[in-house]
Amino acid sequence: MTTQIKPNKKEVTREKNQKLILDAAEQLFSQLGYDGASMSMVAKEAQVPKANILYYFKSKDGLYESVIDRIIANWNLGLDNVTINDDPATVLYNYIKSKVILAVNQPMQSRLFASEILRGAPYLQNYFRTNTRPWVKQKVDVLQAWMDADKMDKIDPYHLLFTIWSTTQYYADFQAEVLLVMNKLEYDETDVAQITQSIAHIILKGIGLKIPEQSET
Amino acid sequence: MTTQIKPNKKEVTREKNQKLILDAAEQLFSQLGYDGASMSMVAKEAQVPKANILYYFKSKDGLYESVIDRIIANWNLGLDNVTINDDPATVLYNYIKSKVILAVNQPMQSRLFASEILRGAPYLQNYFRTNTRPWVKQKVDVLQAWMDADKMDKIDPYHLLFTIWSTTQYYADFQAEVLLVMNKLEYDETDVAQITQSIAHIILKGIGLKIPEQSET
DNA sequence: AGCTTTACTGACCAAAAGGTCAATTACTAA
DNA sequence: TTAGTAATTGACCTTTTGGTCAGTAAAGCT
Repeated sequence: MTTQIKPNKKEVTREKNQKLILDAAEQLFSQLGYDGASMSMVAKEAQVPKANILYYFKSKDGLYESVIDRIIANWNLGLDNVTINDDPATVLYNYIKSKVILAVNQPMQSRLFASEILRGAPYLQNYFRTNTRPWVKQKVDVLQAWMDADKMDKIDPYHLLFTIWSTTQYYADFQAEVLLVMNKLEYDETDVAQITQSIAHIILKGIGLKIPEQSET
Repeated sequence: MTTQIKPNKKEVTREKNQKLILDAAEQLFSQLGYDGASMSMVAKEAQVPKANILYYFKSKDGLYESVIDRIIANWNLGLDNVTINDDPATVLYNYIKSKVILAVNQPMQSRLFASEILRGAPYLQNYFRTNTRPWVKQKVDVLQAWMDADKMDKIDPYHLLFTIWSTTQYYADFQAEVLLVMNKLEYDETDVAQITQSIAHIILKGIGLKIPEQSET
């Protein structure tokens, strides 16, 4: 028999319920913001008594923090293991592409982060300091090395990163505006390619690179 | 004597008070969002009885709408009177520059719009449909004409506009993140030029243009 | 001056917010 | 089986919310 380490019904149901609650909370917080979503709404959405949520998460703040923590845990900043020897065009193209795919297909998390940052990032400050900042520092170094080796134009690498983030996340965070301006109801299958192409063209060419030959993924 | 058309004390004080209230509301809504800011906070900030706000603006919704209306009234979408005969590089460079200046110096309004769009733009839908959409259409036509005349690269003009909007607004809406990542407390005098330079370099070169010689404003 | 009308606001209200708690219902381990 | 512990939740609490309203003050008009 497979050595089960205590099936432990309690833990199982707790984790099941917590997931239910976190899913509902994630959706509501990203849709309505921290203040816009209420505990009773989350309770109703998760089909769980409100007191149960408080029992698991102590407070609304606690719930919100757990939602953010869970997102961060599954968060991939991308651009892993990039080194000076990699080809800038390929690396950046793939980064842009993956960010566009994320923005179009999973806008909720991006929007939750956006509304958090809009409010001054009270819960994300620590994350930015301990995770994003070192991550950025490292990428900036690689970008700088590429520039020093004349592989690409010399521009402020921070602003280059901000440019990539802003252009890609825009399609998640400002989806409502994009769709209204383009007179669409939702993104269609061709949009990801369209958006990736446009952004990659501008940014890559803009820093002196060529869009790499594609390349199925 | 100057022909005064009724100094009318009533109207004067009403307008003065309304301005007080709208200023306070604009600040609080942009800082805390619609749900995060309460009527009593606005009242306290504006140093006016809460009932007075309700008297002027009927409801919280009414106040919020008035705040948005006032912003829109003073809103300049920029790129006015652009024609096919203008020089794309100059026009776009100036547009980017003006948007960066706005983002760095007046981030509040940008953030209010951002949080409004994040929530699905309930109050801005109409504005987008009746104002932004036609505005965009017109600019898109000019951009397209420039492309057809081989004055710049052929890319989707909508996405080009989104790129300009996203990169510039980013410094207002995501100011907290930018500052945390760059380890700064606030933007300094050199930042506007830095940011403008970086964005303009990427975008203009990215669409086959050269940054125009500057040019004091 | 006095009368009318509009502007204002303190006191109040119902609803909803986040949160507590005592009582009940599971589980688990002996 | 059962005692002990942890999980669960309905009822309840306080505070705050957006909003009303009746009474008062202040113009405006003749």
